[in-house]
Amino acid sequence: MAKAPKANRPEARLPKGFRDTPAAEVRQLSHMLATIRQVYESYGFEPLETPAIEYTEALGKFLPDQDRPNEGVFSFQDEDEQWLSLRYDLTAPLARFVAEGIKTQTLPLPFRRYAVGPVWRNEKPGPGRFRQFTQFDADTVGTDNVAADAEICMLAADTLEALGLKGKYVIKVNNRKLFEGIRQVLGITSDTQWLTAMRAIDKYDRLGWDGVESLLRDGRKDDSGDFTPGAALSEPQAKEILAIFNKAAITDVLDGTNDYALQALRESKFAMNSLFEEGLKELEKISALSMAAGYDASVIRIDPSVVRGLEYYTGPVFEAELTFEVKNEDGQTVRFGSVGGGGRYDGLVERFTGQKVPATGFSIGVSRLQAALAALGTTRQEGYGPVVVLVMDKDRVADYQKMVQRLRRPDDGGAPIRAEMYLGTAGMKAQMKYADKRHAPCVVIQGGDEKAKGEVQIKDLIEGAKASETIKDAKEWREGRPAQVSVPEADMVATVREILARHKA
RNA sequence: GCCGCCUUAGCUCAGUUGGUUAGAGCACCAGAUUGUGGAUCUGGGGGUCCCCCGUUCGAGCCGGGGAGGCGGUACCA
Repeated sequence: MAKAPKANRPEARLPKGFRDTPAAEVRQLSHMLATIRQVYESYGFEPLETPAIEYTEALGKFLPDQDRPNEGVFSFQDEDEQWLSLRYDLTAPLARFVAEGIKTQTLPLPFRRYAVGPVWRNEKPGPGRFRQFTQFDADTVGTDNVAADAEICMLAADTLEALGLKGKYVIKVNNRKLFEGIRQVLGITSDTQWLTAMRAIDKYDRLGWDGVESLLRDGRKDDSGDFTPGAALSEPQAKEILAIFNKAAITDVLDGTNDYALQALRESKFAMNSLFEEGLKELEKISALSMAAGYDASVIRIDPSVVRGLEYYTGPVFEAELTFEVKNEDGQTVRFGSVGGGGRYDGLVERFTGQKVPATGFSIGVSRLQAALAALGTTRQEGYGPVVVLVMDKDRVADYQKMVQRLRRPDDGGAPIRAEMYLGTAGMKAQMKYADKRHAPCVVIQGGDEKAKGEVQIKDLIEGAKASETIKDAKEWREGRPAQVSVPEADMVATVREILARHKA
């Protein structure tokens, strides 16, 4: 093969923000997805798959223009010059699907579906943030019943429990209507001012109330020296906002109820406002429903500091937050924070149909959750590789292939054993190294001597590794052949099975 | 997007005031060892010193620009 001139060779590399997933992680992931799916199914949600690509206008983002065709979403033009985009979440395609179903009158409402798959965002990747990641969503479309929202919260809680996170998470619940009520009472007319104020509140977790206050007022300079402009609210406005959140968003009240937070909201001056009151009633209902179903406030908690998608949600909003911390390999404390979220969005389908179609749902950030589970050590250890049958005599490949098949399909009807014949061309020592790297539990060896006796040698690599810790002399482990047995050919499968059983637990 | 730090072998890193052929440890490959992974010894393969331009007799080192990575911050459907 002619070598390409060195300068012309492409560099083997991945675009930034994308990654490959090795075997162990793929296995963990599919196990995790199966667990989530089971919970979603148990709530009666039905699976739905939609394509990765939609018309850009159907996704409800801006149309890309000549200057910035790919801001935020990956987009390109079809042959007919229509703009297409990779989906950036699973909710926008759902809205499109539902709108079509309503148009053709083929969709029974309420419609409840779950969906899982990769989504893409064309933005700067960061720690734990990629340009392709997986979401797992469940949504109920076509009802404004608060019970649907309460159930979404329970679903989120059950899912995290099923993943082994009992006591390590909380589903925080708030209501966008509270914010709208507060805004009306305070008489804030400027949208940008109000958006800035809400973003400030959202940063409470990280900055504390002092940080939030400076962002509500003049702005704040962070540690990197960057200045974040504030919302420029008046001092009384800022104080009133802080007062209510300060009081109601106390998250360490551990009496198991939401009474304190709800009472603080009820007693605030904003309770006079009809929107605020409506939001409060919905929160009370969600709290009552989840308490009645056995989820106390340590699991599903009313927390007025939750903000989330600003121009998107119209009622209750949810956030699934992990509450534990973990030290990374550098000894730094890592907090995973939010691993999912959702809420009520009554306006999404309306874009297509012109009629209001209320909907509520929840989305899990699968990759982030997986990283958290891995850090917790909750995930299963990586298993052993296949049994490797060595090729001692190249003329007898057919015999070795037969041995592998006997392991894969035992004629005693026992469970299949993962096995492979060495497919390279190297000598025995290299084959042993190969088996070691594959994490093979054992190897099967049959050279001329064994063949003559009708036997096979089976070497337990895991036992052998243990033995090597005490054996220091090369000759000793070589000649002593630790963890190696010679058995009649007929006993090969049974002997391998014994070794696998020994290392099972 | 903005701010800061970083980039030398597969990995972790040395590399003097600018000076010959750029090093170490680990990893990898091979041999010592009729047919045995993990010990020891010996040998070996690996480099666009991130890229480009400039200064200089001479640049891994100095200057300018760019890219990539990391951290923070902003945005986040």
